[in-house]
Amino acid sequence: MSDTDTPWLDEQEMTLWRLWLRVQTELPAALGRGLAQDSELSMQDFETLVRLSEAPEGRLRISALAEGMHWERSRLSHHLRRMSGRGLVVKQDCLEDGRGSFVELTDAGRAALDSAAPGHVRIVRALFFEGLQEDERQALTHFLERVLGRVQT
Amino acid sequence: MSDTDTPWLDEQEMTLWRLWLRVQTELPAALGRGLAQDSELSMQDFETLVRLSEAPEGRLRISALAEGMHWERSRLSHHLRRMSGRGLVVKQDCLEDGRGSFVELTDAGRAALDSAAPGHVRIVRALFFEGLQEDERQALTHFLERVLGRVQT
DNA sequence: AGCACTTGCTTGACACGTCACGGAAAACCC
DNA sequence: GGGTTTTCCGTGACGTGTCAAGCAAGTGCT
Repeated sequence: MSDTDTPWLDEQEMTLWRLWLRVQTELPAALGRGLAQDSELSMQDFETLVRLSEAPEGRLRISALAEGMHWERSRLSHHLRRMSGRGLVVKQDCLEDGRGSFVELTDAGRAALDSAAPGHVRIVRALFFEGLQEDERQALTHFLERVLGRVQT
Repeated sequence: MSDTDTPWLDEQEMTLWRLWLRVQTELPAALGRGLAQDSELSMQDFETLVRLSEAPEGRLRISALAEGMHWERSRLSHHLRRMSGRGLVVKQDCLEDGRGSFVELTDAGRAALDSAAPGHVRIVRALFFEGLQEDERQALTHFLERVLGRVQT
């Protein structure tokens, strides 16, 4: 395909694209700051704790957790080591499969999640959902699904 | 404000929110892979080179570049050191202000940008803009502006 | 001139993510 | 059962981002 088939972005497209890139960096930063104010948790910690809290008995196989979060295993492994060091989770050997491990929410982990969740939801609502109309929500969902579908390798 | 004032996300909101988080991680990853295939450049390198190429004579004061990119100075400083090590840019002392420095695009930097740009635009179009209607573009722009306005501390 | 303050940029320490690799246990196949 | 392959997870090295601190040069006040 020659370059002439793909013209550079016009002014409006460029505006949207840079806006997207900007929101994509600033929103997580703002959420992270909000979360850090009342909880010692990062977005990644929070997401991990949410997934565990949704699981039966607050525990999951590491590979299942990694798949659910769409994380690489090594990333999760590093992260769990750090979270484990802070007492938010514990690792347990898996009896049925000698290779495998479980991660389980500790009481401290559940407490941290419970105390951080309301504030986090509040800020997500305030920054992202506030004023979002039903038709906008649908359109945005549709757009993101389209993009995600094309991104999947 | 009590917790009852901010209900947890309902099912549709949660779908949208997780979709947003997911696209926000996968799209940059896909763009990065595409860029790396034909250029040795990261998204950050690319963005930096674009900014410099748009400046008169391909050079900018470091603080001006940092402000334009909305980067912290230390981040840019680290990044320029690495890019400079790869020969993509060079730093020059500023004569009018002994504290200041200029960064300038090298021939290699401009060549890398020129060779990477068409493919990058193509993939941005293919993944993000493809099939985006005019009214969708406006709605999305409007939404992102709203979010960004609220994120600004 | 002298002194504090500000500005422009760098540096070092640390947290995080990716990649390539490794070991151990299970599964498969003959 | 023995050997190969696959799966589960951890580790080390490296690039990158943030934060706090620092240095050097300009600015302003007296």
